Amino acid sequence: MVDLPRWLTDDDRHTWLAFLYAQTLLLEQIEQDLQRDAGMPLAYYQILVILSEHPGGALRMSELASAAFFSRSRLSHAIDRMEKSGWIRREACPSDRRGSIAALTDAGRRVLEEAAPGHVESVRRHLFDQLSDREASELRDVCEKLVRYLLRSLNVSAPSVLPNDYFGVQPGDSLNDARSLP
Amino acid sequence: MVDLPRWLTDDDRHTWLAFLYAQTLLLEQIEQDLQRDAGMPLAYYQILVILSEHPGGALRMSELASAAFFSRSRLSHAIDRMEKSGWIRREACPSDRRGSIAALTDAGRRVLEEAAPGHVESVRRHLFDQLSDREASELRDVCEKLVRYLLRSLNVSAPSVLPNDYFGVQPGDSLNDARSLP
DNA sequence: CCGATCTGGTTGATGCTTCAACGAACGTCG
DNA sequence: CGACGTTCGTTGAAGCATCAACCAGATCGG
Repeated sequence: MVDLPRWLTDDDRHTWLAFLYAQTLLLEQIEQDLQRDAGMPLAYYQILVILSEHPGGALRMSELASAAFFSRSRLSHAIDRMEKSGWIRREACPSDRRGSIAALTDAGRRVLEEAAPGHVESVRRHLFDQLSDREASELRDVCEKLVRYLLRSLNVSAPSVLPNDYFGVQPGDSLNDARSLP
Repeated sequence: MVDLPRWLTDDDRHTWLAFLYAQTLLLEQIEQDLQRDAGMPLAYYQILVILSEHPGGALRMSELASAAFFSRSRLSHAIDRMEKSGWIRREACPSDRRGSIAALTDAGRRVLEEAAPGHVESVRRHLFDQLSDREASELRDVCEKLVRYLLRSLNVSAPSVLPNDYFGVQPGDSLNDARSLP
């Protein structure tokens, strides 16, 4: 006995394609801008941001990985390259001899400060300039709902460092305002 | 004289992060399901879908590239690998001796038919089961608006094969209903 | 017809990600 | 203590994407 596949409705199919294409094209555009202006992919920018927002500009590898939604392996390779660029320095962890700490260097902080204005401008132009306030807020609500679900479904354990407070379980939670580099 | 950078408002920053994380986590989840169940990345699945929806299951490389939002180079490499898997066959183009045509093989069609039900189920579970009808339709509207803008901004020329009719310039355009594999 | 230019597609090098495997340090429990 | 399972981080290989260079065929202007 065979389960007949249940296709999507036309509406849902169009929604899915619209999401897929919007996501593809928007990220492509923003990545291109960032690559051209700052010579780094968005993922690396995010690493720099997370470190810069953390007191001391340093974080255990595994905390950094979960804050950025990176696998340990991906992070390890990425930090390799950023270390070669001089943006990050690895330090030993005093409390756990297995551990390793990624610390922002002065060069890393500088490169982030130089990249940030252009990147913010790019996000504004390609995303927020195209949407009304109402649309932006609808987009936010939908995305936050998805993130809450996906964090439960995918990981089981939510990251403990950064976006923890953004997408807390209880819908009424107060939001974190880490107000530094975007 | 220095332009002070104009940061995003807190609202916009949260919206951007929500979008970024939702997109990352959702795609990661769906890609994982597809990779596990069908042994292919989402991008390759999309290629197979586009071909299967085209009469004859064949398309010029450059049309295929623009329909899938691939660069020529990316497509060429991808078709290399799919040809090795036996899913696609390259044919000469009769009308233009430079040209090359990618044609779905029987094995390619079979692998797509086997992959589709699981993939559709994955999209349904991770996306539509999490949203109300109202939320899905808000998401669609926002994404279609972004796609229309991005097609204009990025490419200048919209793809001529598939999603042409989905995201036409005039908001009132009739939507294409290529009703086959999702 | 001929040279200049443009388009379609491929290629190779390089960059980033994933996957599987691993060693070293930690924690626990007999 | 000592064996066991677990966590931390790294590594190498393989998969996929991007970038720049390139050739062959088409196209256009004299």
